Amino acid sequence: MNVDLQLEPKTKRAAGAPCCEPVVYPDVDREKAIRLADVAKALGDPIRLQLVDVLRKHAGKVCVCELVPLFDVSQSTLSHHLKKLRDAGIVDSERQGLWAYYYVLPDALGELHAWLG
Amino acid sequence: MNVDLQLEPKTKRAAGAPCCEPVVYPDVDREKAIRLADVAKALGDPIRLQLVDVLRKHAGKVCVCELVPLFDVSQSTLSHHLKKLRDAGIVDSERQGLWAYYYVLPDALGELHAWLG
DNA sequence: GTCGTAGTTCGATGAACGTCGATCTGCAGC
DNA sequence: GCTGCAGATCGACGTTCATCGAACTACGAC
Repeated sequence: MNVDLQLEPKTKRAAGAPCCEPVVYPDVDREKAIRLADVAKALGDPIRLQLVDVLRKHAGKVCVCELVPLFDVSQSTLSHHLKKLRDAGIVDSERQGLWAYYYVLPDALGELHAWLG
Repeated sequence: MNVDLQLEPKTKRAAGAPCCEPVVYPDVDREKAIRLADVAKALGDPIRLQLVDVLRKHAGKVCVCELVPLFDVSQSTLSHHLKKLRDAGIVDSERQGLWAYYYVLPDALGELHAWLG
């Protein structure tokens, strides 16, 4: 790891030249950054974060009809949030008759957790 | 932890009654969900995520002039992203003469990491 | 003082977001 | 067939976002 701290840019440099040579580079490439950011963005709403929390803690499939009364938004809004989580690959759903059951996909949050670690 | 999986709502219930009793509840309260979602939202952009990645891996203060050439956006856009990260409490900055140095605040990501764990 | 430079803030623009009510789609029961 | 319900999708609305160039601020050099 680079430990050059507080690299002081040279004064008196050629006009137009960058103020200092770049010595830091991202460890995460663009594609991985997009993947991680997509997951983070999906978690970037309190309702969606609590939805994921409920589904994870429950460790199983949960009926949408159980989720709706937990939040102070309309059913269509909740469905929209669930779709966002599905599109981000965090949860998936399964229909059984009239009811739909949601569950967290295993290791969907693993990469983000690892990066934060 | 609640392990009632696939709770089947009763058919033939009283009209107007909820389809099934709620048996799941969020483990994360509203305030914590807002805090976590704010951090996640700040990380929900590839540029900001890579910025945080660079600052963390560097383990010290990094001059803005080193960050600008790493990304394909204007300097004002990068400054805007850095402000978002500052507002989210993830990074902070320090001015020294003409230059500004950014660094990740210790444990700014700890709560999110712990929740994901 | 003036001049140039690093970085922030401002203003505008187009895209994405969160929310709602209304509508549509399937399925169960009759 | 028809009716009623669970859930998804649609359309609209106001808000927030990412981006840019331009203006501004603060500092060093002279």
